[in-house]
Parts: sequence; structure tokens; C-alpha cells
Amino acid sequence: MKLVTWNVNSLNVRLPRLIDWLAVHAPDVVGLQETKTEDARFPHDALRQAGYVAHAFGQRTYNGVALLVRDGLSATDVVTGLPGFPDEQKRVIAATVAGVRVINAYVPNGQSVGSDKYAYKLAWCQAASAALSDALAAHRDLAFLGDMNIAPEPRDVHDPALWDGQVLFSEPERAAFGAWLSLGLVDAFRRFEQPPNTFSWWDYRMLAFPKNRGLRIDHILLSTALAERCTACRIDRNARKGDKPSDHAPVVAEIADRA
DNA sequence: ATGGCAATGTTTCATTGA
Repeated sequence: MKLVTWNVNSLNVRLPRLIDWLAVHAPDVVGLQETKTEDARFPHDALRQAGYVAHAFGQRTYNGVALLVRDGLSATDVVTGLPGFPDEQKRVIAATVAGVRVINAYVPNGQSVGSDKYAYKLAWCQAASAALSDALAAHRDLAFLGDMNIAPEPRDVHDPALWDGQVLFSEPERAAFGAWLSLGLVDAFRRFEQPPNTFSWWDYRMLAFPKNRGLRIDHILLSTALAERCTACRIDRNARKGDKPSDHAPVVAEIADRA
């Protein structure tokens, strides 16, 4: 099973690129973030023609998530939002596919340390911990993936000194990420040897991408049982190149079939 | 091996993102 997370920064704008990418990589399950698309306007037909059934939880302008499931697989027990955390912002959609509980999240950005949005981010992360704890108790095979808007370690930041204490890399955010790992989740990317300075997001401004001034903030976290079956995890930097890219690149994890 | 913000709607600027 090939699992993907990708913040597309507007599904409407990125749909042609997404469909091209799906044709090349043929993932089984894709978690999208920042679709910025109301469910009534979700491009189900185009994605179905590309071989995917979509489950969407969106809103206009901001946020919005979706799960794409390749033909031949099906999604059951679709749940939207974080249990116990009422929220107008549409940031979470979960489903079970081929026995794997997939929780796709667009974690709040936080704007700046100390802001109201930062407090909301930390509260959201705590609610996510509670939801993940329950989900891990119910599902041996679980993947928590998405745009987590947290760079967990200095090596996930192009210039840790510059980012020290800043939003996306502040200690409380990194502690929240660490709390998810403490529940028994494993960062799939770090299970494997990786090229140094591998990131998943680069600012559109100031030549950040060609200079590789990025952050690794998009993640695939796996339950220990699922992590043992994970055979590869990589970030597709190529998807950040060319005309009208998202500012995020997709993260791809390969899961071996159960022996 | 890449390109100097992008997307949206409140639209000709303001807001948000990260």
C-alpha cells in the first residue's frame, strides 16, 4: 500500500497537477490538505476518471481536507473533525482503508508565537493527542498523516538558529509533536536513511526553493505495527518544481502487505 | 537544476499562509 500526504494549496488550482501526479505514482490512499473547496464543488468526476473515489470535508477559501482512495479499495467508517473538539474549521477526515485507519489532518498554522491562532494550534494539538490515543487503542494499523505545521527537529529546518523560537519550530509545538510520538506513533520518514536537508515545504518568496531553504512539516506517522511493515518513505521534491506548484511537496510511504 | 509570492474573495487591495 502506498500512502501519501500532500498539501495542495487549493485543489481547484492544483487539480491538473494532482491528476498527473496520481497517474505517475499510483498511490492507494492520498490525504489532501488545503483543498479550499466546498464539498458541493468538489471535483469528484475528474478524480473518478483518474481512478479515485474521494471523501471530502471542505470549506471555501481556507482549510479543507480530503481522502482519495484508489479504485478497487474502499473507505469505511469515514469520520470528520476531531472527536471532542468542536471546530468550524474543517481540518480532519479519517477512514479505514484495507484494514488501515488513516487519519488525515491539516494542523493549524499558528501564525505567530503568542497569537490567538497559536493558542488555538496548541489546543488543537492536545485534542488531537486525545483522539489519537483512542484511535490507537481501537486500531492496530493506523496512519496519522498530513500537514502538521511542525518541524520536529533542528535537522528538519534549513536554518535552526533563524527559526529558533519561531512558529512551526517553537518548543511547545515540538513538544506537542513529541507527545504524538509518545503515544506510540513513529515518524515514517526517519525510519530510513535520508539525504540531508530534505524538506517538504518552501516559501514561495525569496528563492526559497532553489536555495532549498525549507522545512519538513508534512509527516506520515505510523502505529508501531504499521511502521514495522513500512519499507520506504520519501518526499517528492520534484512535485515542487515547474509551473504553478503547491508550496508543499508530497510525502510518500510504502507499506508491505501483511505476510 | 531553479527562479525572485500565491490563492481567495472581501477584488484592483486585504487577509492568510508558514
